[in-house]
Amino acid sequence: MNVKETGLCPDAPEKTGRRIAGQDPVKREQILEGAKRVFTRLGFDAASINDITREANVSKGTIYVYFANKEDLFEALIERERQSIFSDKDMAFTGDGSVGEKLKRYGMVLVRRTCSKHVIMAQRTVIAISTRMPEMARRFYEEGPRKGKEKMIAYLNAEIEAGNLVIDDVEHAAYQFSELCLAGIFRPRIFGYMPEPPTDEEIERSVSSAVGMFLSYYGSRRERAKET
Amino acid sequence: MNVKETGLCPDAPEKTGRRIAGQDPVKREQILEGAKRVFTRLGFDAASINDITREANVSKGTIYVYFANKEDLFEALIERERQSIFSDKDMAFTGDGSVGEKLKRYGMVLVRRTCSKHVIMAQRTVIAISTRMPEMARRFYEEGPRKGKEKMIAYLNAEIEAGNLVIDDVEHAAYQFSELCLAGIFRPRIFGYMPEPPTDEEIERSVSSAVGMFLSYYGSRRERAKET
Amino acid sequence: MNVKETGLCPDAPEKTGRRIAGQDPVKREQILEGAKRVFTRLGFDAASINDITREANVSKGTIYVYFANKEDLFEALIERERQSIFSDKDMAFTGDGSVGEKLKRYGMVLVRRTCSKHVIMAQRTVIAISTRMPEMARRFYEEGPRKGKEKMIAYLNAEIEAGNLVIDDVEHAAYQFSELCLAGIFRPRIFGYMPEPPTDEEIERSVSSAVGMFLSYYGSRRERAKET
Amino acid sequence: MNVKETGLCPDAPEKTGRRIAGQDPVKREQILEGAKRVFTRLGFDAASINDITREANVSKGTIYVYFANKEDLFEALIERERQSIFSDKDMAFTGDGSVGEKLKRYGMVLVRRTCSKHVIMAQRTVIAISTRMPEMARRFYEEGPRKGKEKMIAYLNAEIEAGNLVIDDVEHAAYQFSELCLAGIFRPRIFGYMPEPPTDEEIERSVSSAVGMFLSYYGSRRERAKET
DNA sequence: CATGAATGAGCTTTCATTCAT
DNA sequence: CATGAATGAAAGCTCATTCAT
Repeated sequence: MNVKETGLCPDAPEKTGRRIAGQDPVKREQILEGAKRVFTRLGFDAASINDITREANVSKGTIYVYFANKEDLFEALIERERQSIFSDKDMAFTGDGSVGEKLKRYGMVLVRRTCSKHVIMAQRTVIAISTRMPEMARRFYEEGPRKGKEKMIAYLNAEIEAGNLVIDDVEHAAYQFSELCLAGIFRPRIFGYMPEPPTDEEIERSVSSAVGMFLSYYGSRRERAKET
Repeated sequence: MNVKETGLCPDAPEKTGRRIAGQDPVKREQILEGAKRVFTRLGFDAASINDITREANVSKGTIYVYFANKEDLFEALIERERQSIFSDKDMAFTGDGSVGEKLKRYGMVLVRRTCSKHVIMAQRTVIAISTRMPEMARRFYEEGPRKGKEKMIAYLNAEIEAGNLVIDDVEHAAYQFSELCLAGIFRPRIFGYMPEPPTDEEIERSVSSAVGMFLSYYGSRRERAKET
Repeated sequence: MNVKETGLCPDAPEKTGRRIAGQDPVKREQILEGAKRVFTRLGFDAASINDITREANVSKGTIYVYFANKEDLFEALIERERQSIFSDKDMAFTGDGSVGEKLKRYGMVLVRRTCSKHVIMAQRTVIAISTRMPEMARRFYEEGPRKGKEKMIAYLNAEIEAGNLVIDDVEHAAYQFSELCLAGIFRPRIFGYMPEPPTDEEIERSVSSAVGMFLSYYGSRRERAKET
Repeated sequence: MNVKETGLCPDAPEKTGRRIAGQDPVKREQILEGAKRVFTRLGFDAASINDITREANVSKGTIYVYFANKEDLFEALIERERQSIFSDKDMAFTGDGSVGEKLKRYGMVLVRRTCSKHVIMAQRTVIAISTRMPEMARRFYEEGPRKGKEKMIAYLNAEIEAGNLVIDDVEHAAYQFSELCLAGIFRPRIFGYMPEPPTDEEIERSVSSAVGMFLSYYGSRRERAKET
């Protein structure tokens, strides 16, 4: 009797049900790209759907085909950004070199990434919305910076095992290393006091100092000897 | 019935004459108090002038007598908050104790203050608005956290003079100490991943570790000996 | 897989040729069925083409092949409903029995039908739209309730001829009988004050009283005598 | 400490609390007048706030100061209309005359009023919305037509007491009389089949017939004798 | 000066309709 | 013919700002 069994959604994500993906991933990407530009330029509230419409070159209706509402679009964007920002690809501790060299390579990437124009913008918008969308901000941190630390913890444990480091609270040590690398950079950046990303030299100086400090405290006698 | 404590008018205005625009500091304070509650609760965009009106118990027109517009009110508020948050009163390095003890006292206050509910909220709103009002955010950081470091720099220089510390880049060292103290606390707090302020024990642990690390790197041989 | 029962095409179209616009009565029916469910549930304005699309299991484009626009679809639906609601099939005055018995049978069907859930809904939607689409509403009444009265008028005339009734204005008498049957039911129903259709007992009570009143006034002396 | 104790609403009905009356009853009236014109011309859905804005000569914001939303405005309007339409003032059974004369006076007013242009429009909009706002429609009927019948029931009881009428189910009889009066008028009117209100002669004819029929059935022997 | 009613631009969101596939 | 993604006008509603009192 029934003609088709598919209840495929016309036009839009079901109001009641869960999202049914807008069919064209290219268009979806196009919207997200536009939204990214607008949201990072203006922040959540100041960005209007019309702005995004213009920037993404799609009609207003189309946006609402792919995303249930402004918040939903924002969430999807932040999710995507989080994944692209905190992908592990170049944060590995592979390759040759001493502990210090490895830490330095890691620190350089960490600072360069975390304080880049785009990532600072992303973090600002997330922080801005965190009071109204706490779960989203929480997820952003947990799945982003938080999880980024796991790899370092694993590495530190390996070096402890190898007798190169002596660390009591490994997790906290990982935090300490990150913050040392970002010292004098991250906070000025996020508040806009440092309008441009740090140069590689600036980063190098900060990271070198961080490595030195870190190893001077956590390096085993053997390792400290090597450093000097 | 009448609201104003007319005696508070500065420069002895004639009792019968009109008051000059925005000259009643009590009313101004009243507005800023309400604005503070609303802005820190909701952020700049989500806060409406009506909310502030309600919270401050003044009429809409009155707000526009004292402040040109919403942004202006916000700026004035942030300025006031900055001053109250980063006042030096309890960030001094006075009193007895070793270098470590002094640093610890300083670090404890720094973390407790910077990560308190209200201050986190304030920082979020500033970061949120920093793209649209860069000068304001810049000023907030410069006159706030930035300047807060001056006192520490002075102190570090004194200890260097006294032969207790050996530091190359004093300013960066000051940053490093702050970030070490805040490691694992500030960023989780600002992103809402850590919803409640840290307990004093948590702060103590972090600051102690920071002090240890700092002195292990920057302490003169003499000083390091004392620590151990 | 293929949906259409191609054998149903009228006028034997070539099997390979294209069908002429709006010529597949099965699809048309399918659309009208869906539209009926949606329009009667929500009314004209609150019903969206998408709702109908979903309910009828056809695409949006298809609807616009068979109907010029939403109003056109609605009109077609109302036309169809009018015909099905006011078809004479069971409103006849055939069969045995006295005048009173025949009137009662007629009245019962009239009330049951006019106050059923679906018919009330249909009438509401027509009344709702009558200001914007007056011609449609007019036609609905004229070809529906109005014409439904013809049969009764014919019957009344027959009874007058037979000397059983004495009626001056037959048309008005027909109206009077209908309204008497519906007294205390139709208006409460259409306004939603009586949310459920009347039970058969309720209908019976009302219709009996109507018949009594009608005959007491219009019955010939002979007929009135029989009633008592 | 607190400056004013009044939490008087700025701008608008509290979002969370109950309505605080827009201060200026004249403006409120002005809005309702405009809304009445627009709603009765177009119905609830087709009427836009902008239309009302134009018709009432107030700004959009002002409407939302006095009414929480479109539905709320509509409800207020219907409530007002109900009260003005069904006010008892001229529906009394006072004055001289026989039962028949009194019934006739009542019936004339009833029909004239119920089938007037404006009242038909009002009833249409209420019926139109009854599915989506059932409580409102219910109230409209209950406090309007329903309650309007109370007075008649009281009158009928008085006449029964006086031995002029013999009625079993007084409530139903009241309904019957109303519907008889409206026979051939109300339904054609509400469906727009009769575009203009009935003339007084038409009303007179219908009501006279209704009175005749009513008394012929419910009149005591004595009363029936008088009629003839 | 203080007030708060009034304003209207601008917001997010919906939906009838079109049209390339 | 059937499809459903895309459109954009128009909807309801909010809120910073003004101004007569």
